[in-house]
Amino acid sequence: MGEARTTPPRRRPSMDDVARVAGVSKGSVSKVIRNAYGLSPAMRARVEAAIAELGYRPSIAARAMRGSSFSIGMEIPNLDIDFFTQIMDGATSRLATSEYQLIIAPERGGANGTRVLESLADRSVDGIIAIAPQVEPEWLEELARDLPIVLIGRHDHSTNYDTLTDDDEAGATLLVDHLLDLGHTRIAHLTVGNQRDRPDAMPPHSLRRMAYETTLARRGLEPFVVETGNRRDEPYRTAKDLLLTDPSITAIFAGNDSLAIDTLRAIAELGMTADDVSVVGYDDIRIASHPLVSLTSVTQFGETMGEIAIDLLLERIRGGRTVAAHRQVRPELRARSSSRAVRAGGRAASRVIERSLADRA
Amino acid sequence: MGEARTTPPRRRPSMDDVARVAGVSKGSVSKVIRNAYGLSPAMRARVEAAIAELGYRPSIAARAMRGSSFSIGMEIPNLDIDFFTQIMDGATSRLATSEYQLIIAPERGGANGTRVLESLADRSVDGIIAIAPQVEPEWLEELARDLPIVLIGRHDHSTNYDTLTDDDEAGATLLVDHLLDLGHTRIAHLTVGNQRDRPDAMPPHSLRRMAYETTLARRGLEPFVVETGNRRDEPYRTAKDLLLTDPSITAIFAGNDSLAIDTLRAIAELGMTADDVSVVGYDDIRIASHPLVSLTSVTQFGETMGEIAIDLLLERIRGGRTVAAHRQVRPELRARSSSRAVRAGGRAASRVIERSLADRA
DNA sequence: TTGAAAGCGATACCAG
DNA sequence: CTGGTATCGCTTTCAA
Repeated sequence: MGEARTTPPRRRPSMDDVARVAGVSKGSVSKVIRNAYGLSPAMRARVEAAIAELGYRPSIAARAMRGSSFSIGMEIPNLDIDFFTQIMDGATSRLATSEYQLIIAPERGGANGTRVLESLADRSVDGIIAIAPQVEPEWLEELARDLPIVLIGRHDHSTNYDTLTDDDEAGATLLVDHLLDLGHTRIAHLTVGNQRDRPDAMPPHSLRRMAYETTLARRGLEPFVVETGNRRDEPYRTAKDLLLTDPSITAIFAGNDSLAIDTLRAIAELGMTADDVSVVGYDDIRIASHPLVSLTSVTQFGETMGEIAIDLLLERIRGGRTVAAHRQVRPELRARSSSRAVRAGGRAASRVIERSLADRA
Repeated sequence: MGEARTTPPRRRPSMDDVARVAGVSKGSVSKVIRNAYGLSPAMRARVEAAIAELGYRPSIAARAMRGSSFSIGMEIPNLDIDFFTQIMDGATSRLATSEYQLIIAPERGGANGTRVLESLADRSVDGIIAIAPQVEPEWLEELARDLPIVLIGRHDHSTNYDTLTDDDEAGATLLVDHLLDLGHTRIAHLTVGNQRDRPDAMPPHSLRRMAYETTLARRGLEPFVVETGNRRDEPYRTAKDLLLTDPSITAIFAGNDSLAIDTLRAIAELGMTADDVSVVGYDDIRIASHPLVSLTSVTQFGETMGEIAIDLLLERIRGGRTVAAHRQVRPELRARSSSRAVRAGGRAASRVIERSLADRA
């Protein structure tokens, strides 16, 4: 006795159901949910009542076929870099009050930015935010002919897509000047070596590197650039090697905070401190301001960037803007205790280093 | 002279176009892209040639209306907590080789987990990963009747959705025992106070707290629980107050690493170190192992959890599993230098504290 | 202002 | 194994 079967499979109510219950046409229901012009208050009331009664929610998939998908794609190089998730955070917080949602597509240090962006386009997203994707400007220009795109980081001179950057040269100059002011003369630059990046795409790290070289040259100092890869602990190893190889270096300008954090790890593990080697980074990620880390950096306001990117997209999607916008954020120095005045006697802790060198043999 | 107009608007090729070019029916094209049974090699070859020729890519929106949307929804409490983005990282890396993509829906410390999950369902996602959402078990049970769901964190006894947890009691016990072994007897517990959580939903922080109380009680020690909110610097303030209020406390068990990091900030800013107050956290976020932080924690393998969650989902989506799975990860202690043997004379740095107290007046 | 009907681009069933 | 056709749930003309 009793009902052994499970409840019958319920179907989500469709627009047809709403129309039937309200005794109106599908078209009118559509107008109501889109808040479109040309319908009487009475009609709106009836429809809204039916919607409430049925608990109707429109299918985004169906809407996407004709109109908007209410989703925005975000290409992101990597999810374990705090700066990137900060941008994501800003973007989602800006979307929180809208019907839009974010589809994330990590590039995974990987080959094909093209493929990633295409897969977003396949989902008929209403717009794309791309954080320094590995794609040709021409290709992006083409894609942007029928899809709003905001490129974050690269300083492309695009005509179809928007760009959002910070003034990387200014930022890097702030940092190098800061180190020079502290009396450093042997300043190394740790950066990512990426053969895939075309020089004319003006990726951030190239600009920072150029500014570094220029600023040093202006004071007649020799640049010392070290490139590293982006596999898990490659930056750490490179930093360690750098420190062991050249004891004359008293300061390291890391191309971003992630590299800087790894550099600080190397320094700490060699038994050194900021008194021995100063470190500055770029991005001002969240942990940088923690007293135990206290990393000098330059902020480009990651979360704000995420918000601006959304705003730029919505201007095109809702506002109908068609001319490309190129927004630039002014970076600000955040001087902290990872950078200190150069010490008279040079580096200490040479015992540690020698021990370390012995270990390697 | 010359063409002033822009190139004509190109339409994405549709399945009809492919069928036409290949000289076959739409249905056959569909079979090819779905890798379905029952078509000759010759047919496949023709179709694939046409696909390549046209650069055809199926529309996900259209596919979503009949079959699969190839997207997975991820409800996440907050994007600025490293542990959560670690899970996300694991999930996306598992999806990297598939056609699936992640749609993220942050709950934003917010009211309505229900609304967030519904908005994912509206997008006809093929499955949902929900990280400790603020929803009633019954409601989730209902939603899970026609949508694969993996709940991370909460230890619900569900019949329709899967759960993925770590053994929070075991983890917390590891930590408290660790502190006891170091000789601490005045151990406070800093946790989040969330009225919205129903006790029978067994959220992680409740279990950790219970284990903390039990373990102390077993040694005849008094528990000391402090609750804090999740607004920006609330945890930091609470930790500072705690330190200033009760100088007898020599160790703090923070309910997660985010709270622990904030506690370390408070400690550092009060001029104290791990010699004065030991701190342990939970989750083992990435920065915890950095030598400058060196936070003792318990790992529940965040990235792995993200991967497992995807696997569970795919088992249901592709494999057709229908019975609920309840997977539990065994947590492991990561003892580091933020926790140290209790000092004979109790806390030092009392001068600093007194100064701080004076400042507050 | 409202309703009817034609698509959007795929999937799935049913003949042949 | 292949082709034709109904269908998914919505948007968008076009008449009335």
